[in-house]
Amino acid sequence: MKVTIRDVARRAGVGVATVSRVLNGTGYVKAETRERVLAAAAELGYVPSQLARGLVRRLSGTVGLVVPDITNPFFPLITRGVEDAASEAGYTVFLCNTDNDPVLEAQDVRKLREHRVDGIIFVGTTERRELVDQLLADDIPVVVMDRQLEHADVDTVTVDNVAGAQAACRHLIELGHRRIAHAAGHQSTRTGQDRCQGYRMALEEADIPYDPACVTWGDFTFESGFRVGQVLLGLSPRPTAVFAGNDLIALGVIRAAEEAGLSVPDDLSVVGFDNIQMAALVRPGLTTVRQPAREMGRLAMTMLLERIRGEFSGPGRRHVYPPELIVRGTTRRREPLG
Amino acid sequence: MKVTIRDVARRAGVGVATVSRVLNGTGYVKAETRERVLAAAAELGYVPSQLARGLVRRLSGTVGLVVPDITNPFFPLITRGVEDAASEAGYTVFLCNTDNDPVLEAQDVRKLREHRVDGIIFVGTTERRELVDQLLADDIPVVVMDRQLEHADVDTVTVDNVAGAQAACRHLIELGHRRIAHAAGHQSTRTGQDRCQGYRMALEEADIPYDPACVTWGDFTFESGFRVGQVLLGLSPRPTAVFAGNDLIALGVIRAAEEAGLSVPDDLSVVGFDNIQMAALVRPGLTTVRQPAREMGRLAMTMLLERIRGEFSGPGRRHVYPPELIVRGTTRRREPLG
DNA sequence: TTGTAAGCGTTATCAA
DNA sequence: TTGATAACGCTTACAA
Repeated sequence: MKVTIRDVARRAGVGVATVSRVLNGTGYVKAETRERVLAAAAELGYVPSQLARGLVRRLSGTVGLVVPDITNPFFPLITRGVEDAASEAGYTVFLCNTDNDPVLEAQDVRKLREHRVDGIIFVGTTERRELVDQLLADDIPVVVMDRQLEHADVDTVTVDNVAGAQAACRHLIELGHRRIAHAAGHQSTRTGQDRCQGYRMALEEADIPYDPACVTWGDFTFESGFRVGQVLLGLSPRPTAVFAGNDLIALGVIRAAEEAGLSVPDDLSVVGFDNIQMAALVRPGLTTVRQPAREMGRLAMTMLLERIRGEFSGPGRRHVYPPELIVRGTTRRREPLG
Repeated sequence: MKVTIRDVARRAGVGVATVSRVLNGTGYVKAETRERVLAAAAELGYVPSQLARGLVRRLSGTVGLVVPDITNPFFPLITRGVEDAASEAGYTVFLCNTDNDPVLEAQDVRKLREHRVDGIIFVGTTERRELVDQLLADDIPVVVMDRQLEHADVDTVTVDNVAGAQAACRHLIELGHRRIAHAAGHQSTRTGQDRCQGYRMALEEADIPYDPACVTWGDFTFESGFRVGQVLLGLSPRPTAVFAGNDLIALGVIRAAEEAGLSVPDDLSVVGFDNIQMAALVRPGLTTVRQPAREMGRLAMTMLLERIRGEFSGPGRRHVYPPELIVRGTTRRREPLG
């Protein structure tokens, strides 16, 4: 790690500026000189320093990706999409886990700023305006995913949660279910709220009266789904179907049903949201609403790059993907009352 | 992003060196001056540049984490462990996905070097000596996980794959199984080989003759497990138990069994390896061998830091974790032949 | 076409 | 205790 541009220049018998030019493809360089420089660089095993480069160019070639917890199966896919687009563009990504803790999040952002990231993608994380405002004030573009930050100047990429929830519930209704519960995720998140709203809209559409007892919430985890499931299944009359705030919750509800001696889908239909890998591998397969996570990650990174490069500088763009209902084995027609 | 140490110095009415001292806690500074500097920095919203700092200190405060595919459920846990230890130490981590492609891997490493990472953790990725040798030659410490790179100067953290496989197969044998197949992962990886060896050792121990037909391999995916499962179940006599190279393979084998009209565990017992989250959520729960992935990630990062800081500089350390058999629902006593 | 030199923002050495 | 000032490795006018 000791060979610098100066070494290359000396070896090639040229000035450092020339080396810089050929390595960056900027300005005119005689073909022969170019060859000589390239050869010298190769022989010396020269690896240019992005630290030095970033210092003068004021661009580090890095971006930050902030997620609550990479261990939650929904985030790796998004991460991968971001990574894909980033590496194609020659960018490298810093990964940060916040555990949804505002303090940790602030620390992470601070670190990212110290490293002079060219932009930050927040996914499924707290919607704190101040943090984002500061970033924007310093010309660090921000893209938000899986959360609806109502900020004039940040791009967001999300899925239409209302429509997705609605599609899920309509599916249940078409199967003859009328007593449909909602095992919701965090109601403090826009995502959680929207999915709840889609649920209510679908019921209303079908003239099914809304029963507040049928909606219980926790967070977006299996454990929470299990607990909420127990509550919901204790209702009387017992719901014949549950729309869950996400797949992990759905799996928890299913577990609660099993432990209560209920069969899914015979006694209870369940629909999730996200379509994580597990949804397809579990038996019976989980009926769910798919969001194209990897593609969404890729788009987020692409939009961020446009901002970084100044190719786009208008007001915040909202890209919302259409969700897609995937019917598998956890939903079935409601048997006429026996 | 424009306020520099000079601005802070001016504002506090001191020289830049003093600001640097208080910010880094190096050297003597009068308490009063310190306060003034801190205040100035806060008022200005000063964020020191790690690029500039790294340039002079020759330490970037970053490390690279190279995994095949973060989308594979085994890696997020390790990643999280690495992250945990990294952020505690004030380090930030670059994440790279190689898809096990040597070309991509080389590119990723190149990028990491350009960013002057202070060290790199490779997990479950190709065992290419040259790459590592170059890194080491330039004093960039390396830790390897989930692969056994027989390199004198790199630390490795792994689980005892032989012992784990052995424990899994012993469990099967104790349950009365004699015809046990192995749905192996990549045999080009040390991990795959070791698990196969543990399998053979367990058989030998129990005086069960080794039948090459009972061992088939592919890669470490669900799809591969499914295909391999089909092959294994076509054998005659049909195996009554399968030890899979990892959990994803195990799930694939189970799927193949189901499609063949076989019940797990009634007709076929299956054991996996890794204990990914899915193993506990699937029904019946997957019997498997646990490796403490998050903890392993944390240790890897800790060891890397020791090297970076020069707290340790001896020959490569090999830390191998003891595996732990977790018995769930996919294994059961072999019924006496009917 | 190519080289010289002035930064980029910090740290660290050396005087004061 | 503190302040100049010389690196750190690279890009980019500005000259030649």
